Amino acid sequence: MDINRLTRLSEFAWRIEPVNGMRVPVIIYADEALISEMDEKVAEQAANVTKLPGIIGACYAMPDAHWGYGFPIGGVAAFDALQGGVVSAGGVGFDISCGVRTLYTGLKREQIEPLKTVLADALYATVPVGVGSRGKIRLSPTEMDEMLTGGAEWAVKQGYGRPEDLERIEERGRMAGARPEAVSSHAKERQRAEMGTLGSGNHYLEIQEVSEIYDPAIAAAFGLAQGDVVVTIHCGSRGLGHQIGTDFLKRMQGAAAQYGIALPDRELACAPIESPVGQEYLGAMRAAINCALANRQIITHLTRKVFAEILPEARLDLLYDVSHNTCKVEEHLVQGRKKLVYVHRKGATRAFGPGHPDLPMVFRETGQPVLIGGSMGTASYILAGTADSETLSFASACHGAGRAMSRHQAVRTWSGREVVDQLAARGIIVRSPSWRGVAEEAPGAYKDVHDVVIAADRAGLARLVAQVKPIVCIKG
DNA sequence: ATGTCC
Repeated sequence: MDINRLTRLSEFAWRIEPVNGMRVPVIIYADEALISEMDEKVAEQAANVTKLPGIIGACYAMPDAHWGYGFPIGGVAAFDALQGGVVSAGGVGFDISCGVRTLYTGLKREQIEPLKTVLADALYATVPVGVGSRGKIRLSPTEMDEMLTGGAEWAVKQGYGRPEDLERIEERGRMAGARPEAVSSHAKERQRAEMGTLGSGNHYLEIQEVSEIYDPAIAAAFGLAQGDVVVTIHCGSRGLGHQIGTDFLKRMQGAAAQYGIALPDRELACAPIESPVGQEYLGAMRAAINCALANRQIITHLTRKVFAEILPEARLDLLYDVSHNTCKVEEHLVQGRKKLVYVHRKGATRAFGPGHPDLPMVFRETGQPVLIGGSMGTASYILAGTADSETLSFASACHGAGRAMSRHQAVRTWSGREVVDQLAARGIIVRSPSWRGVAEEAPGAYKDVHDVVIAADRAGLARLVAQVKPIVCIKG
């Protein structure tokens, strides 16, 4: 990105002034190196978003932003329904409610080390992974609707997990306002056999070690110490969310024309929040959020079953579960006054700070855990929400390492086998059904997530708490 | 991300 076009606000914040039909500015959080590497299309796409009706404040780009379908990935935009604000399927993304959950094992690295191959094989045999992977669960139409309304709460009632898990899940495990009847039968059919499956791409299940502590006080409050072993699950709403995205992108193209919304890019298809299509999308998207929460809950249950057989002393209590692809109605300060706005976070993690009333008591003083998944074989990070993020970014932070290289280029550069061998030489065990998938996800194909979280911390979006490094990686 | 193109 050409930094000469930007106004520098601070060492970690940049601004594009509103010109040529932009209703509000664009604010990008990054250091000079990250913003120089950032694709020009991030600025272009974020500027396009600011031209949509009812946008509030600014369109924000996180330090890991890269170009996406319509909206940049790593983009945040909030809209006011009372000012003709819109909701956009491209502003949420195809993998609705993709997110990360981390579990404590209560074990140290030394206890895992002799059993890591056994654990890797058992997890790989138990958790279905890969494109089109199917689980053992088959949902009837009635059960599907109950799952889409109940989320992780439904999953726990079915025996997949513990009631105490729910408090440590965004929305306490159940997104209100879901409308299963707004989800196409095609989307439901695609999901029928996909509950409890990991999917592909950058999704993973990892056994990780806490390798660095940056904020001892918050780490202690989160129950994390150097050498602790945790399990992290990164996945989303599988075929259902993808189909909802596809269905509504098409319907929103019609709606935008019908309501006379001038689209700077046809990929920014959207509908007024208060229109029938807008309301149906919100209902369907919330159903997909519940699908993702239930999915991560079932994978948690499968993970616990594996540990119960191999390392029964492992606790596998939940630290937290948070999404990075959603549109949520939230109260935010707008020009000094509290207001309900529709916050799109696409590749941006919700990051509520200390005292936020939606957080469980256990995180009221620290702010919520902000879970940032790294690329395969590299580190992931645990941050904490800050009080500042409210005014900086509608309480949002980054979500992970963006790609530095296309999938095609990665496959030409590495073979899956050599990537697995190189990671094995570093003590990291990878299990995947796809050599090609592993090559596409090679660590070298991604930007360094460390630079991203440092920038997020310095910009004030979230506070860096701990680094975790993989021991075992189950990869789609 | 995705029954990696209806």
